[in-house]
Amino acid sequence: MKKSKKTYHHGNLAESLLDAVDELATKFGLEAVTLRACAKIVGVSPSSAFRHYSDKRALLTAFATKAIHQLSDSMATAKALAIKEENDAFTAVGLAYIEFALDKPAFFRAMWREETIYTNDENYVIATNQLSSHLQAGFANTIQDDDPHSFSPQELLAWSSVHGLANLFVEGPVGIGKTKEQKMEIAQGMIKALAPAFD
Amino acid sequence: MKKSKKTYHHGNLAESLLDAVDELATKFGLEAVTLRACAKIVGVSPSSAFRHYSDKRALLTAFATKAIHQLSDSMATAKALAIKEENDAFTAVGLAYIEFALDKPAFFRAMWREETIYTNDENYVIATNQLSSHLQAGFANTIQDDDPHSFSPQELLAWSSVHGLANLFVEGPVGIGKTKEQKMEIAQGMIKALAPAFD
DNA sequence: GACAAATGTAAACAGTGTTCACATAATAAT
DNA sequence: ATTATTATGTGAACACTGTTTACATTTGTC
Repeated sequence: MKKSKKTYHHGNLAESLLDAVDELATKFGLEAVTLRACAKIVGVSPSSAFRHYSDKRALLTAFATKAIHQLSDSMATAKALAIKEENDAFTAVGLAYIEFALDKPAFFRAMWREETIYTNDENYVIATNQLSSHLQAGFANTIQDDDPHSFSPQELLAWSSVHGLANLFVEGPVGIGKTKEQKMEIAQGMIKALAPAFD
Repeated sequence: MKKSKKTYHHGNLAESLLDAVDELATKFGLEAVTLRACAKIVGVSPSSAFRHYSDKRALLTAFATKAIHQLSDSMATAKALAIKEENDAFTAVGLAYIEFALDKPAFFRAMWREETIYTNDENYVIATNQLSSHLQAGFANTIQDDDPHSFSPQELLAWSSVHGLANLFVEGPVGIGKTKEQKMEIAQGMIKALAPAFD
């Protein structure tokens, strides 16, 4: 994985910097992610980062985009599994959403940061659209090719509640001192309570 | 409000610094809040802030606490009004929650920042407990004096959905380009869709 | 009035994002 | 093969950040 040969040109600095963000965010939290620390991890001078990202914000945007894709993938496989086992698709997708937040809190935080991300970035927008469509796809009777920004009240309720609980777990006061398993049970309870709204 | 007399001792620096945070957060966003900028606004040297707050984080914690109390107040008055007019209390409280986030996005963001706040701070904890009990109080049949950390699935669903939509509005991709009124209509739709879950 | 406690200050420190002139390597053109 | 061109990495600097420390000033107490 690591290019140990010390070539002057790194090869794929852009990717490696993202890995460094990953490492720092995972180990020490999002606020510990610093351009200089990333450069040091990669073994490169601080200024070189600017050849690949115009900004720290651009780097974080790329990282957030990657994180959203990871979340999308988790949801997609959760949905596929649920369908195969004939379980409720939305429950599976929702739980995957929340589980991702619990497993990778720094990643989840990084995704939703208006002020530290370029929310107009093309790839970021694409990623969020894809994510929301995965959530809508939890509903069997959803028309797929609509405007991705239009949600039915029910679809928005689904996303909001799952997103809200994930946030309350990660940034808020809910579930403090509880294990991951307990939190997932709480999540399951909430989603179950949501069912009557989808009939 | 302002002490124009240039006394060596400011009088109530702690409060004034909070006002400065307010001003900067409102005008330029949370990330623009800097200790030195706050000190400059108040007309005091940067180091003086440390006589009243051990940390920047402590200052932000105090600010978050204040913001939560503001939100609590909004919710309380919204509930009182709804009861007087015989409207649904939860709808009123939920809409107040979301409206606060839309009106004061920087405040709302500041409340939920695990990494920039001392979430164990006594006053902060008290404030969040009070806030959650206000949300629970949206339900007529809620036992008041319980452990504040225990929610019924329905109560948690209520908080999560409202909190989630507020977050998606403020930090996420929902409602981009829409007016506040349109967003509030969307919120109303979501809350209405939630009703079947509360029977 | 003397003394102690509280509060504000100036100067310094390490660390941050960012820029810019420069160095080096990879690639294209001749 | 030897250039010229472009891409990529560097070192030194800049202004700015949070924070500490020794010191200054004010306020309150005996």
